[in-house]
Amino acid sequence: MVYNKTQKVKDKMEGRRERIVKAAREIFTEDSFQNMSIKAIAKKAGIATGTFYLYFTNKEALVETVVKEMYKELMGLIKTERSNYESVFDKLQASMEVCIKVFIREKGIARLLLKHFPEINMAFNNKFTEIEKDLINLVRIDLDELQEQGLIPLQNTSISATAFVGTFRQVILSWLQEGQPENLEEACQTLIQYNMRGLGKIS
Amino acid sequence: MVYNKTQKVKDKMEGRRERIVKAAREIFTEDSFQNMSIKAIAKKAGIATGTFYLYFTNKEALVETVVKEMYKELMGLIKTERSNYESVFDKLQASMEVCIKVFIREKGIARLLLKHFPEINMAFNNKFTEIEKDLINLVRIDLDELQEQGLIPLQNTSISATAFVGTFRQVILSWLQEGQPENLEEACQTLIQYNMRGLGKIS
DNA sequence: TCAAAAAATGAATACCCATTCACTTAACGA
DNA sequence: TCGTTAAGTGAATGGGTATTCATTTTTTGA
Repeated sequence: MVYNKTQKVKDKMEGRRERIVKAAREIFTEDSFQNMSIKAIAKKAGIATGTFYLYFTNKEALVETVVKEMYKELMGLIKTERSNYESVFDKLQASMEVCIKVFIREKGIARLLLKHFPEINMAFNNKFTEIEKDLINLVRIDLDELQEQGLIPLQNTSISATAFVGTFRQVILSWLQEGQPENLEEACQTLIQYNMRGLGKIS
Repeated sequence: MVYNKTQKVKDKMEGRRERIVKAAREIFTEDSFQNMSIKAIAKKAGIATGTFYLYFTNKEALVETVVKEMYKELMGLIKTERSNYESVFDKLQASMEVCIKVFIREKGIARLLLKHFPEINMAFNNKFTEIEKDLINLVRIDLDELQEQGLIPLQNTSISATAFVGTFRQVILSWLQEGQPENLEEACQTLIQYNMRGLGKIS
């Protein structure tokens, strides 16, 4: 005979799953991500290591969940902010500024989304790469539109978009790892200028 | 009593060290970066695994040696090429083109310098690899000079140099991982244009 | 040539973690 | 209430690999 879960149990399990994800987020986001082991995550979530495997098939699935969640949050903020503007240039600029703001507020997100984690496993790096591809593609769509509107000269928008994202990634990584530039928000303005000129913005 | 090594033994040991480095280089630059184990390196170098530790204190020291060697070679080529030009713009452009040429010829070097080494190193410290810092600094020096000569507008050359390197890094990584752009040499021209505009080159 | 010293060897060790599983505790429903 | 089923537990397992060390081989210098 099969027993049905009561609502109470369903709620408890749902809460537990959330606590696991939250614990993982906290650990992945910590400065020293030395022991992002299942044991450590389980401990922080207040469960036994074995229990973890009742909620996730393996570590990879957990990482994917965490990364996707963070990415979704970031994209949500970007979309909201973009809707406040009409011109594609403004939308593009708003996207960058939101990213920087989020990364300043939650360095851990920046670290997790922009860095690649060999500690985890090569397979996971593909997940991060996909996100980066996604970001680049978003920029490319904006650039295509700008090109159509004749607001930037004819160019390989795919390469330009990659370059564009590359400038941000490199500067943010430097900020994360070296603490330079000290003021990332100020640097953002420089970067916007750099990229607008780079794109050949006709003003 | 202490025995002195004869020249013959010194030579043999020196050669052995070189063979270890060579073997490591071959393995590190292979397509499948999976088994870069000491065992595999020792086997390729024709020595026992224990012997490795008579020549290097640990794996980290070996990786550092290999990376430094590759970097030195790359820098040598860049310096030689730069000496053929007078204008800083031309020197800058020549540097980029040499980098791209080397990376096309030896993908393994690109993979190790741009992707794997930062990953490996991350485990030991969170610092940017010295190499990347070095590259950025080289560009910054060029930019400072250009700025002094009034050939580019006033700007934070540190951030511009970081952005500059970031565009290349991102595009080369995409090329390595996604196979896009297909023609990296062509993309290099686009990137040069992007960055020259980004810097605000006065022409 | 030979005993001491150094170099070389590779199986054994040590370590780290993800994952499993025999067992305990809690929930279900007749 | 009680037998059955599901959830939870954490010590044990397994796999991978960097590093060590007891032993063997080679080199040195008298």
